[in-house]
Amino acid sequence: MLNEAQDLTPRECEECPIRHRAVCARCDAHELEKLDQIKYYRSFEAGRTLIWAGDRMDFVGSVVSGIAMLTQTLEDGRTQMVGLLLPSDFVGRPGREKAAYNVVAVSDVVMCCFRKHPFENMMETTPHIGQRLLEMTLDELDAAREWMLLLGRKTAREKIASFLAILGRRNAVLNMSEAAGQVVFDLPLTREAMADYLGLTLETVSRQISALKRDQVIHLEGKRHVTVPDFDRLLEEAGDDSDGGMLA
Amino acid sequence: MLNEAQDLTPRECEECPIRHRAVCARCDAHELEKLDQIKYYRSFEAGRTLIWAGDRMDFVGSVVSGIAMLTQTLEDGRTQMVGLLLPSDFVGRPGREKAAYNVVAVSDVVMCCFRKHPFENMMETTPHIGQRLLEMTLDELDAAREWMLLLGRKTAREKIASFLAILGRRNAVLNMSEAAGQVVFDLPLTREAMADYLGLTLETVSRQISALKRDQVIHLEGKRHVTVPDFDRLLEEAGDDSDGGMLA
DNA sequence: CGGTCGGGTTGATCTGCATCAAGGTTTCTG
DNA sequence: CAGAAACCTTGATGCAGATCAACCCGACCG
Repeated sequence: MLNEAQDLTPRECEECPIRHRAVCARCDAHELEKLDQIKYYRSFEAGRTLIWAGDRMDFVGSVVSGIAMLTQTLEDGRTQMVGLLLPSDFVGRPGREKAAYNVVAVSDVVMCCFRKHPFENMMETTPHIGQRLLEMTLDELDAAREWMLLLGRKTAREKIASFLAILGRRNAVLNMSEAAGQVVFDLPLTREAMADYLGLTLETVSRQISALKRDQVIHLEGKRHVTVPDFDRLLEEAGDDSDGGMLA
Repeated sequence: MLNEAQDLTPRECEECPIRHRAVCARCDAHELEKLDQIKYYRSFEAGRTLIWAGDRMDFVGSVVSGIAMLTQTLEDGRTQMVGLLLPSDFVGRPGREKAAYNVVAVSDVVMCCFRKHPFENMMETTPHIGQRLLEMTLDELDAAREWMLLLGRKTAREKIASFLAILGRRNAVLNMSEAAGQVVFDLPLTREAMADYLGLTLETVSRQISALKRDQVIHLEGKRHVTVPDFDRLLEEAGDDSDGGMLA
C-alpha cells in the first residue's frame, strides 16, 4: 500500500520529535533558522536503499522517524551490518565526498536532510553543531567497540541475548521499568537482518531464539513480539561484564 | 634493561613528532602555549597497563611514540582488542569520568597527557581542538566499522591477510612504494595480541601465517619480519571490496 | 480459491576453527 | 651454564555454527 498519507514529517523544528537529541540539539533559535534554510525532508519506504556505498553524497542529515541500517559487503555477497540508525542518529560524514556504506530503510523512514556544502560551512561558524556531532560520534564509537567484542568473542547464544538486551534496555527506559523487571518489545528486524548484525546465519539466529524460548529466558508471541520475564537472567546469558552498562 | 636513557620525549611542541597530526594539529602558537601549561609527558614500558577499564581518568592525551592497544574483556577472560593506538592517536574521552577500556602498552610508549578538566574547558573555548578531535573520531569510527566487517564475516585467512595489508599499506606510505610493489615491515604484535585483534586463537593465527608463507603470499625472516612480494595478491587474499580503500 | 512469495522453523550433515597437547627457540637470570 | 619464562609452531581431536534442504504460515493477488 502506498499510504504516503500518515505523514510523520514535522512542520517546524520546534515540533520536531528529535529536536533535543539530534545534531541540532544545542542550537539556539537563530542557528535553527539558518539550518532551516538548508534543510528539506525526505521519506523512504521500508526496504528501500537510501544510499549506496560509493555514491556521491550531496547531503547529510538526521533520521527523524523509523529505523535504517548501515551495511558493508564483500564482493561475494557476505554482508555485515555496521550500524543501526534510530531516530536522531546522524547520516553522512561532513567533508567526505562519497558514501562509505549502504544505508537501507528497515521500516518507513523520514529524514531531515541538510545540503552538504552549506552544512559544512555552518559547522565552521557554529561550534554548537560540531560539539554535538562530536558527542554523538563518540557515542557511536563506543557502540561500535562494544559490537566488536560481541562479533569477535561471543557465542551465538550470547550474541542473540546481547541483542535482545539492547532492545530491552532501550524499551525499559521508555516504558519506565514496568512491573517488576518484566520487559516487553517488538523485534524491529527480520531474522536475516539480525544475522547480518550479529555475524551469524539466519538459521542460527532462528535456532538460538527458539533455544532461549525453550529455556524460558524469553517468551514469544508471533514471530516478533518478545517478553522478557527476568531481565537479569537475560543479561547473564549475554555474558556481559558484570554491571551491565553504565551510561555516562 | 631499564634504559630510561634513550628518551623520545620531545622538549617542546615545535619539535614534537606528532605536532601536525594529533589533537593539537590545528592549534596556533597561542593555543599551543595554553596547552603547554596543562600538559605533561609520561613514559610506560612495553607490557604495562596504562589504564584499567573502570578507573577514574584524570587526564586525556596523545600517544607520542610507541604502540598501545585498547582491549575489552568478558569476565571469563575472553579478550577483544577494540583499537590499536599509534603515534598521534588520542586516548580518553572528554566528559567521561571513568575509562571504558583497558589501555596496554605494546612497545615502550610516551604519552603527552593533558589534565582533564582544563582540557575540557579549553575545548569549549578553542574550536580548533574540538574540530580536530571530531575528524580523528570519525576516522576511528570508520576503522571500527571496517573491523566489524572483518570480525563478523571474514575467514581466518582473510583476517590475517587483511591485517597484514593494513600494516603494509601504512608502511608503503612511509617507504614510498619501494621497488615495484615490494612491501616490507615488522609485525608490531605478538601472535596472541594479533589473535585478540582478529577474534581468533593464537594457534590459528600461527597456522594461517604459516599457510600464507607456504603459499608464497608472504616471506618471513625470523618471526616478525615480513616481506610481501606482490601486494595485489595479498589484497585478493584479504577478500576486500575491489579498489582497496579510498582515503577521503 | 489456488498460487506465489517473503519470512520463519527445523533437521541432517559438513567443516573451519577452537581446544588440548607437545615440543622448539630465544632471551633473561641466578 | 642450567633453568625458567616468553613466544611460537605443529599435530590430533572435537564441536559450534555454516550449509543444504524440506517444510510451514500468513499476506497478497489474479
